[in-house]
Amino acid sequence: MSRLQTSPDQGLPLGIADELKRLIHAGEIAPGERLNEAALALRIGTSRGPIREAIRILTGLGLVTAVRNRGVFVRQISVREMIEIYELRALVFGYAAGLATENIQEPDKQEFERLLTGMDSACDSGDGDLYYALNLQFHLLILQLSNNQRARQTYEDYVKELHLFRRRYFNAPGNMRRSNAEHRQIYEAILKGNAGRAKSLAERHVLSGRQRLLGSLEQNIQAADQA
Amino acid sequence: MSRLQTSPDQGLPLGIADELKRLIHAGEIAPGERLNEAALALRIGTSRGPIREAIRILTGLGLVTAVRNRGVFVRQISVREMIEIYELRALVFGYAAGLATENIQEPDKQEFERLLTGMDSACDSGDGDLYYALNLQFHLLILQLSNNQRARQTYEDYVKELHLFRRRYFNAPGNMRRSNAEHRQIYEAILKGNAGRAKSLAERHVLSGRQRLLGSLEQNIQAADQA
DNA sequence: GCAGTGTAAAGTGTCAACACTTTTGCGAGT
DNA sequence: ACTCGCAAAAGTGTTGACACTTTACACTGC
Repeated sequence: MSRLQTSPDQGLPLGIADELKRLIHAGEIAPGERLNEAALALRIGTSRGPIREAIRILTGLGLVTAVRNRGVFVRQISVREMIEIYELRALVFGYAAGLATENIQEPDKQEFERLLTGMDSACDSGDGDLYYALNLQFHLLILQLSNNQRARQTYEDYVKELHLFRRRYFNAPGNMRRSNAEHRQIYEAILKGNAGRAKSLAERHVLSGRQRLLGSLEQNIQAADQA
Repeated sequence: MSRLQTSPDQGLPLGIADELKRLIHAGEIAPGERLNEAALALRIGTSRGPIREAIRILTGLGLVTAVRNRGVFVRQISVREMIEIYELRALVFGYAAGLATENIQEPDKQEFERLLTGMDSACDSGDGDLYYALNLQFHLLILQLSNNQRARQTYEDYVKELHLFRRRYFNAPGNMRRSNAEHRQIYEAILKGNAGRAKSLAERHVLSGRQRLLGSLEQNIQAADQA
């Protein structure tokens, strides 16, 4: 009865943990919500043992917090934490952009062009989801070019973790355009081999994203106050 | 029979996980070694269930790697991984040192002085363990002054993770002196409020540490080849 | 003596039952 | 009507048993 097609077979708990991660990052289990062992066991089609082990993996990952005799809850991220994580994310992204100037090859340039024009057209058509996907690829490409696997993993973790903050943060079209303009600047600095400029532009790009998020957050709060 | 005094009671698996972490970081369980569930259960005085859950927490933390039907093994870190982690550690330390220029207060200055003179006398007496302890405090104080809790946590994790590389990396007295000279320079840059200089000195300090480690590593390899 | 094979031991994977804690909700007393 | 307390229900914590896989080892045949 198991619906675990992910991760062929590295062990049941590992597979369940992946499934739970997916559910959490997809927002099907909301931050603050409790994970019910029996219900999950029934849903996955196993007993509670493997479920508990999978949940422990998530606690190790910091995705959930456990409270004795009361269960585990999907982690909620405070504004302060969000700010701090963005700070580190900017740092890593800047680091990677600096190194990308040394490691970029011809095929990478074509990929950059493809992503940038793709994001432009996503702006035109107002397709936020597409923009988001391409934006992520753009960032990961730069991380890839850092030649530091660990940095890449860390960056991905930060992105996923920030998802826990507010799932849908609305991408206003204006924000998307400004964001992509910054992308172009970063790419050009990388092309020119200007590591210092690429680094500082990349850092500022992430911090600008944080500001945009904080801005839309404030708007939401005001809207909520009016209602 | 339980000898778990750590973490009063946040749940048995959590306590066991802490104990296992201690054992691993203290080197009592060597990298590459397998964790035997039954043996651990006997040792801690519980059944295998909680042990398994504790082990899953460690897999989530990345401290051990699980192989289906064969058990979990304490993670081994390759030279490449070590290099990559040092890179990120340097980044975070530099970031913190830059911010420390803004956040340092009078009591912190006294603490810095205490640590620096302490490390000097540790050099004189050739007390590597003492130097190591004070050195860690010095670094953590700077991380504290970054006012970024997450950065502090990340840095601590890096340090612990690097322990998995080679447990005893010998602190030659010469290395200790050079290292502490760098500490002084960093502190002085922080005192003067020169954020840029503090940042780059801090980054270079960590990377120098990496070079010192790589150097002593090479010596060990040569020594091993001779034998 | 050596390679290959089969079997026993060791160890992990899973499960169902039971113990304990927290929460919920009903009912009695004021 | 409101509060306090008790009891049932829901849920987590732990355990021992059993199934399956891997590993170690002795035995057989060459």
